[in-house]
Amino acid sequence: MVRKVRAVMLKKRITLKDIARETGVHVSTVSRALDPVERRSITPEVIEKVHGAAERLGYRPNRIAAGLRTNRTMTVGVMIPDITNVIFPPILRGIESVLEPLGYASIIVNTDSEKERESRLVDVLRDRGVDGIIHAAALRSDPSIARAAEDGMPVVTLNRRVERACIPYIINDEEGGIRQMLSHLSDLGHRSIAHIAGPQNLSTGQLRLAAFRDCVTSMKLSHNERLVVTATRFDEDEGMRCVDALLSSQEPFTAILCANDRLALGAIERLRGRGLHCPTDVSVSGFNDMPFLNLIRPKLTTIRIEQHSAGRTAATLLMRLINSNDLESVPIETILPVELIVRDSTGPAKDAAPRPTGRYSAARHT
Amino acid sequence: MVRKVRAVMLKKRITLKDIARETGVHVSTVSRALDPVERRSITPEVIEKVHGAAERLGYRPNRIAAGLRTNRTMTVGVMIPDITNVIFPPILRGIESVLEPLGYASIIVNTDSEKERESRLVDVLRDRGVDGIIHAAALRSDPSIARAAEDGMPVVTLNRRVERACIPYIINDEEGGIRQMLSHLSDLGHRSIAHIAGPQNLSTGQLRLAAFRDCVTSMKLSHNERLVVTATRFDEDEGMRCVDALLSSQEPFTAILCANDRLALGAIERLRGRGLHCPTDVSVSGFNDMPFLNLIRPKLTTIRIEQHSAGRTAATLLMRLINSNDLESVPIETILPVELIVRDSTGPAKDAAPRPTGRYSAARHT
DNA sequence: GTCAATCTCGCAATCGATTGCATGAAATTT
DNA sequence: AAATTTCATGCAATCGATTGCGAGATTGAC
Repeated sequence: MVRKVRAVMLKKRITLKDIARETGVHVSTVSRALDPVERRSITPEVIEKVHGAAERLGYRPNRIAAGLRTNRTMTVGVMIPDITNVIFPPILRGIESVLEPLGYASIIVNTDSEKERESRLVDVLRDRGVDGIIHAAALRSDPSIARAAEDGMPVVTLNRRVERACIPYIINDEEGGIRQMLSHLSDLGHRSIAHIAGPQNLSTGQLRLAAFRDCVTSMKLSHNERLVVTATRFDEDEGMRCVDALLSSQEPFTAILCANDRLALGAIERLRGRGLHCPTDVSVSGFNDMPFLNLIRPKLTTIRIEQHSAGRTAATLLMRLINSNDLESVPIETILPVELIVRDSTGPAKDAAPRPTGRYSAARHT
Repeated sequence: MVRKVRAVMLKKRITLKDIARETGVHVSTVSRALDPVERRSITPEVIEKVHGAAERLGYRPNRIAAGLRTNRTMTVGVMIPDITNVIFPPILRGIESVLEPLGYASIIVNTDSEKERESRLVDVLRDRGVDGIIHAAALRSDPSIARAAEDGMPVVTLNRRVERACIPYIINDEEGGIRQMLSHLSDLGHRSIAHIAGPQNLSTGQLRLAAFRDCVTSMKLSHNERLVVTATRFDEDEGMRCVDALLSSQEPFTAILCANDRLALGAIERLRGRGLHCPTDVSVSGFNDMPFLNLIRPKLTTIRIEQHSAGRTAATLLMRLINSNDLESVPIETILPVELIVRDSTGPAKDAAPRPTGRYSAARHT
């Protein structure tokens, strides 16, 4: 059955003018009486009268009009690659948790990690007069956001830093995470550790790979570039493909450190398909600690990133940029701590040599 | 290390007035020359000149100012319970896929299914002058959104319908989904089927329970109210608790139809903890087909809801409400089809009912 | 009791774009 | 050629709130 909607007349909006007429004072007085700051210079009884009338008439301030005059919309733009990626919703809730109490709303846009889409969206946000932008889209090179910042738009970036630009950035301690994971694996006796790296056009992919290389050498693990394969996307399919590549390279390894959880899940799945059990045959680790990981077997050992607090931090910094009279106080760099979460996907190296200088463990595959 | 941000002067914005000065025509002419509709009544050479100047100066229209005059912000509000719930991001992308090409942006708010928060957020959206609201927050009774609709605000609801209000709603074919699942289970030989129902203050929870009761009787399965337990939240913990309740009731059953996937996942987990294997001992089914289900063992048999297209549909209807001159054409009710996805968590009914403790031997119901 | 300082509030401009109406010129008709 | 229509553009009001400035009114000081 299909019923119809009837047309409805929009109810007239109550404005300052209505309150002014009602109370007999001028609209500017009404405006001041309603403004918690300007209120100081208004007689208590006028304030009383105005508030009474406002209440009675159901006055709601028109933010659009105020925004036109003050050039502030109380709106911020939030750019992310893709909201369906589970790591972003907690970030958004974190952002919201500081913005909403302050009366700010956010406009969220998905860039899909496409360069031109991203720069078009920056313009969309600017056209809408957002007071600032939180940029969590992971594309590394990005002229449009830098230009916006140069033009005076308050901007902070999350998980990424724009080179040569003076834009505050919040990043997670990627390197620390990689190091913790490597020493965890090392403690379990692993010496030949493979890495499934993330896309290199994303900063997380790049940072984690660089950290992997650094730590492997500084920890005196066997460093073999053939144990590094790079995924083109952060997803399970790529995790599978990279495992195939690792196995067919014939290089022996006893563990795979993956650049994120989804790669790790794909890797484990494919290992299983090839008759290799995790963690008995190969240990696999992830990164991010995304939701639902506790439901997937084996439970993944990973690095937890506090997405919610990253969002909070980004929003807090942006507020300081927007409202603070001394911008000098806003730190350019903020590094958030990460945490090693040991679960079931990592275990003792199967053929680990008793001494680090021993021979490599034998390959079990093929 | 902590470097500092330097203060930056906001670059002056180019306005219609600047273009008018540059081209020597009046600002109203500039406005018309730039408006694709009004453009008809302007000389081609003036249009040329104006567009040239606009291009050269880098003019970007001020939507705030336009919005004040036209009373349209090209913004819609989207209300959801919680963005971290994986079913909502696809809905949002669906909405965005319709809205963005039309020049609309959306403000997303999370209600956390709290009544007063929800009604406060309706006000927030109205204050911001959104042109319409898509309401996907599942609280069943809700005066504030109905009031907004009465005041002339275009509103559509998703996954829920506001009683007694003339608000177009989009729902999924919950009953059809339940029926499909029940006949699937019935085909597998199950006759005693338990139901873990969702929270009854959410419409999905309520609708699915009602459908379960209807279908069970109409399909002549054994109807036993003691095989129905109600969860207080849609999560794994509640799924576990409900399984405990079912098992301790001593009622025999061979399958559990759960009101959503998370309840099902919790149920399977707890069954396993009690020594019952899914699907060998008990079949379990979910609802929603949320992401990552393919990574969790056993792969869950469920009902797929097309979240993305639900979002698209909602947005399309809202656009019709906002822009159509005859609102009569907007259907009040839209029911979207669902699809049975058979995977590994359902199998042939075992002759014996589950016996967690082995203390009783259950007869099979007919 | 006069003058200055202070306080409260109104006036009017302003933010930038839109739009009904008016005007003068060009095009068309008679 | 005069009259009328059409057309392109300018004028000015408007949306609703904010805010610098100034006018009265009130208070206080000497």
